[in-house]
Amino acid sequence: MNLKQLSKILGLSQTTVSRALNDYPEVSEATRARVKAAAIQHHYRANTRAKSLATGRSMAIGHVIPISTQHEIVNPVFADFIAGAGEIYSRNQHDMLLSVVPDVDEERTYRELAAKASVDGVIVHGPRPNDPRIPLLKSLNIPFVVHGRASDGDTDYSWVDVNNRRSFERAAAFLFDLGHRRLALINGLEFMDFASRRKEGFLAAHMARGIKAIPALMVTDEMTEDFGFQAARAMLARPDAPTAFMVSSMIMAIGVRRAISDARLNMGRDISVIIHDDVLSYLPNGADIPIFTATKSSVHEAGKLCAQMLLDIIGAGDRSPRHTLLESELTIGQSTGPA
Amino acid sequence: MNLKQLSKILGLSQTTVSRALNDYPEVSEATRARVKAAAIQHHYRANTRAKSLATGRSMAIGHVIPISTQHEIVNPVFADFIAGAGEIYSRNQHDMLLSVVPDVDEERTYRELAAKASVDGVIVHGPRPNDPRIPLLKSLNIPFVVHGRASDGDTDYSWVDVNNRRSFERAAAFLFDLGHRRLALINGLEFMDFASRRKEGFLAAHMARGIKAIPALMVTDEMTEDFGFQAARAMLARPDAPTAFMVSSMIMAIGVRRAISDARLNMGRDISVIIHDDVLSYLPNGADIPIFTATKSSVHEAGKLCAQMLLDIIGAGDRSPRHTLLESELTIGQSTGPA
DNA sequence: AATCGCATCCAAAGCGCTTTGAATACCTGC
DNA sequence: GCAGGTATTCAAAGCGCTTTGGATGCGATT
Repeated sequence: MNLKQLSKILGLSQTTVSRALNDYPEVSEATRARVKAAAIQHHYRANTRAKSLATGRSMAIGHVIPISTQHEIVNPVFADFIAGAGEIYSRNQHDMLLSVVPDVDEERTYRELAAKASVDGVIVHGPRPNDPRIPLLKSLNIPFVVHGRASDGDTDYSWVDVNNRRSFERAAAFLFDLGHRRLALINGLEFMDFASRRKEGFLAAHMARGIKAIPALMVTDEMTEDFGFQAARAMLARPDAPTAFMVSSMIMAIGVRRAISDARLNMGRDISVIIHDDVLSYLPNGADIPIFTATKSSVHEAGKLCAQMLLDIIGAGDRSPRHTLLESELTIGQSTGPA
Repeated sequence: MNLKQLSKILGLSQTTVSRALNDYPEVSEATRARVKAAAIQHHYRANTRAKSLATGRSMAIGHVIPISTQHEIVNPVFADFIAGAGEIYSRNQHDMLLSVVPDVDEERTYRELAAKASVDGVIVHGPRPNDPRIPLLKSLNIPFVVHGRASDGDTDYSWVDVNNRRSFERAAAFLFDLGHRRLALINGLEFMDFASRRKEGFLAAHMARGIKAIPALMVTDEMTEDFGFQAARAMLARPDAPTAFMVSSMIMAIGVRRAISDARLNMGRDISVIIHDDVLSYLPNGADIPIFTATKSSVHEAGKLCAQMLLDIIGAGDRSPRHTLLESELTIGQSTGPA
């Protein structure tokens, strides 16, 4: 069922039918109603390809998911982010186009998306400092929103980010207030922007109190349960073992908790843990009372915000950059206590 | 840069340029080389929309991700599956179209995908017994592959699945061989096909040995860490506490492990655990020696297989159903031992 | 009665590509 | 020197939609 057939059935021109369906004013209400009824009755739905060819808009947003050739990890945060963004897209009749590509091909992928005109805009995931994708997308003149920031002094662009620095600064200060002095930081890969900002916050809190951070207690790697476990175990075995851990993700924290309980210590009493909680739907932080004290910021929400911002930018036609900086919530759970 | 411009630059007709780029034989090698060089030089890439309008093929595969209105959980397995499938798509110049929709709108979404002709085929996620999506897709006459099965006796369709029943049957038998007699099953929601098959396998193993399964030791719910913890804790407190747990996912198993260690028991010595491991990239089962004894089957691989199967079906034009039944590997880790 | 304005509707062009059907040039072999 | 075949190229139609630039009809205005 296409426009031509439908208009023939109705005894109207394609023009009129198209206008009726797209709510143009130059068609009488009577015929509009008639047309819309017929469209529903015959399950008519405009062919996306033809429509976007004619309008020049594809009504689709691209997400490029780079698969790292070195560390083959799919970001666990990804699913919830996508779910959030996707909700917004479908509510606004947009499609989501996912490209999973080896990270070395990423630039080519963006160029192709632009050249093939298959999307109206893109979301950039996992920015790094001075991320080359940003100038690239600017030069391609394609609307985009970055989830996170690329700590790139000069250029301006749209982003949605959590105040990672402040989160970790506050969390560290909270631990200091509880009397802790030897804090450990179990962080993600620090060439990722969010991780480097968290470290900054961690260090800034030390600085503010005149406390020296202990290099051996700051580690960084892929955020797996096993890394959390190994790192925490090694640290707990040291003579200057930390009295509190700050952990960049729930999954790593699960490993940390395992190391703590293996060491026959009691989390929350003998040793404190604060995590960053992305509020992943399949990893809730306890049912009613949070298990972990956490700096909490929903990545699902971030997905929604990114998507909405991008749609707004595209809709406005105005490319001036927008920013949303989310503050995380510091929620007290059972994993922290006085030193 | 479009075909018209490019062909003007080259002094050739659009026909010839198109044919040269698409490797049609009726164009001389000399001009083909010249055309291809110019295409690269001018960053020419055929407009997807125009191309698919002309060819009738969209070169895109749809994935409909239903967001349940009741249990708002994004399947954690999803990210890895998508990554696997996406790899295949991009290798075959296909796009992946994701629709995240409330589950009540799912039918409408499929109808739209078909009517708007925006995809050449779809992957069906998370089938339920007698899943209505299958007859729907058949009636819409759109190629599809199901990840999992819908235990639907009569209709035949293409699927890729793990032998869930056999996996759990073998795992239970393995535990019986170790001398265990009271097995617990901590399962996902049993209206999901995979979960109900696992239960079948669990029960079949009991039947084969003439051992009675204990109803109180079989629970089913959303697969979260917390559910694993609560369920295991409650069971361990019983007079007829199990000596071994079978757990349907790594995440729940982490909760089970926590309950075990809270009870001051030693996993692998005092109590055994076998999990099903989907080999999620961000939840590896230990580094070298597996932590958990597991029935292992990579969901990333399943994603690749589904994608490849669907592309094959589309390419072949032959709609006769294909099936791939994967056997899981039973890998022995440190979480099991004699009763 | 001629003119204007407005509300409705329509034919046809165009979006950027593929593909059909034909034209042209260049070799053969006789 | 010419029919016949092959290799190479092209003009134009068509995919299903939107949109431009009229047409048409009709009541209101002069």
